[in-house]
Amino acid sequence: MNEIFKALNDATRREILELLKEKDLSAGEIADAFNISKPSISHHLDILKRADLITSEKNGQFIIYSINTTIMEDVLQWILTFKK
Amino acid sequence: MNEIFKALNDATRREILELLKEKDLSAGEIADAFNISKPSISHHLDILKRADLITSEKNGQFIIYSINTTIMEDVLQWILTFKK
DNA sequence: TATATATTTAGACAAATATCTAAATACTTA
DNA sequence: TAAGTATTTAGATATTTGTCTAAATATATA
Repeated sequence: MNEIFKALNDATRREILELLKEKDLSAGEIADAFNISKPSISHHLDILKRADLITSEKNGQFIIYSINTTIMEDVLQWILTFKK
Repeated sequence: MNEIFKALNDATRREILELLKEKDLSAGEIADAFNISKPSISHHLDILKRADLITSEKNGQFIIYSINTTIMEDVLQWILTFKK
């Protein structure tokens, strides 16, 4: 849970997730969507990956990132314990 | 959203929410549940309050804290946008 | 094989964060 | 009103975090 909340605690990373919600993207395509250096985006991707919120797959020269929505289920369950 | 995720990004604060889920507690009672100084707990309570995740009410000498579950709804909705 | 492209790793740095102790504020009660 | 209890505010400090540039790694292609 710690890793997940840590990963979600950053606006850039949450936006990355919203981009990946639409479709898989390469690291470069993700970086192009922000005014942040590629190394910084790479670092954000690493944090999201450690939290298991995204997965990556090498495709030739590119590394394609995908969202892993099943992890969101954990957050969902935690939140639901407060409902009611 | 930023304030909420920031507030949730700390194990101590998440535990405070779990305590308040059970029942309202004074600042001192909350502090007693942790091996952390009262000023530090006071600081955590302040962050939770700024995120609107808890409310406080003065009762004589004491300040009683309560959880505000309606805010959790915002997180819930955000999470749900990822559930395909 | 040499060059270009895609991405990450390394290392540095400023800003944010969690914690502490000491002091201040607010309320209660003898 | 003086003393005690509850809580916060102030100020300091060590750690974590987000960012950068420069360099390294990996793949593609001329």
